[in-house]
Amino acid sequence: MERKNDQDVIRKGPWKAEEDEVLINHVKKNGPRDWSSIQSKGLLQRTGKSCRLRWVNKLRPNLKNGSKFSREEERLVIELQAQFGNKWARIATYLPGRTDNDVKNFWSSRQKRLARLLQTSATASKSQKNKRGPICHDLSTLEAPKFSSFSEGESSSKAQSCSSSYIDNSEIIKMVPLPDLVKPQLLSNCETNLAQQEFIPTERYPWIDTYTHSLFPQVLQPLPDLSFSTGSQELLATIDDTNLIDVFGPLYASELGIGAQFPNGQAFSEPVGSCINEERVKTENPTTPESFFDDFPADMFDHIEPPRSPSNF
DNA sequence: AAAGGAGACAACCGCTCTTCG
DNA sequence: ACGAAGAGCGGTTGTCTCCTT
Repeated sequence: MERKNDQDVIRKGPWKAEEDEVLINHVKKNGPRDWSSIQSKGLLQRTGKSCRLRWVNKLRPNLKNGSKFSREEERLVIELQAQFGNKWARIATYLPGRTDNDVKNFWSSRQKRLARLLQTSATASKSQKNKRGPICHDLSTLEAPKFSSFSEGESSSKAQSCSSSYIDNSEIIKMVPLPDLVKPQLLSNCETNLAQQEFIPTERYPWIDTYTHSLFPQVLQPLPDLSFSTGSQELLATIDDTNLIDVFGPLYASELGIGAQFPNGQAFSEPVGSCINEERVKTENPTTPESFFDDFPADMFDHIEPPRSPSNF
């Protein structure tokens, strides 16, 4: 083998500050383009591809490097992912200062947590079946309802793109797209308001979150005000099955209706399972398409035991 | 204090799309 | 119209840090 000289060796791995400096200077002179010329001119022993990635993900101005996703950003990603699928670059355009890589990483982490939760819950339900009954009946067969908004030929790929790559193949668990749920006006809202980092007013679209969380159809809508009341905190402290809270943290706990409040300020203290009552959903949330529940197996909720009331904890 | 697990992040790889000669 | 090169995108992997046991 002929040994290449050092000039030809392509560097990989973490970037040094000097390399960043060279890259920044290149962009100052030429703009964010001609990436491959950086290598061909011998400025850096990096591929043009690598240079572009470095610029886009780390060096570009106005990036929110190092800061965690805010709750609003999280919810926006969740909703946009449901609408667009795994189009991270597109989703990132709705999140100022965030890159497609950021969004992708955030989503991956979230999927891992979800997968873990489902696994934990399934395990717990098996081991505790004889004690208190299942937490969620046979999670391995829990499949999201089908939506018809994807055009023919598009649905399969979209459905695939919405599924988690982190979930074991043996489990039929699909992330549910948010097809017609994010209405055009919603997205135009986003586009016009993002400059001010304004978030979608969920009270105007109460059905959004219901669908966003349709992976857990028994879960109530997440709530704008996610702070816990004193009573709720006490309640959380006494819950003996803390898997959900442990895994998902306060945000997800609140999404699960624990210690949360309705937008109108009404405290949520009803059993989680009660929200899956079809009639109730129809009457209390008339904007929810009935077909959502129609697509579930008729006996899907038969085995879900209503949670104990707080007084029984 | 040490080990292991989980989360966050950075970067690479392969594929597709776009542009240009 | 076609092919090559550049650019963009999504999936995946590796590494580091923090937390829990």
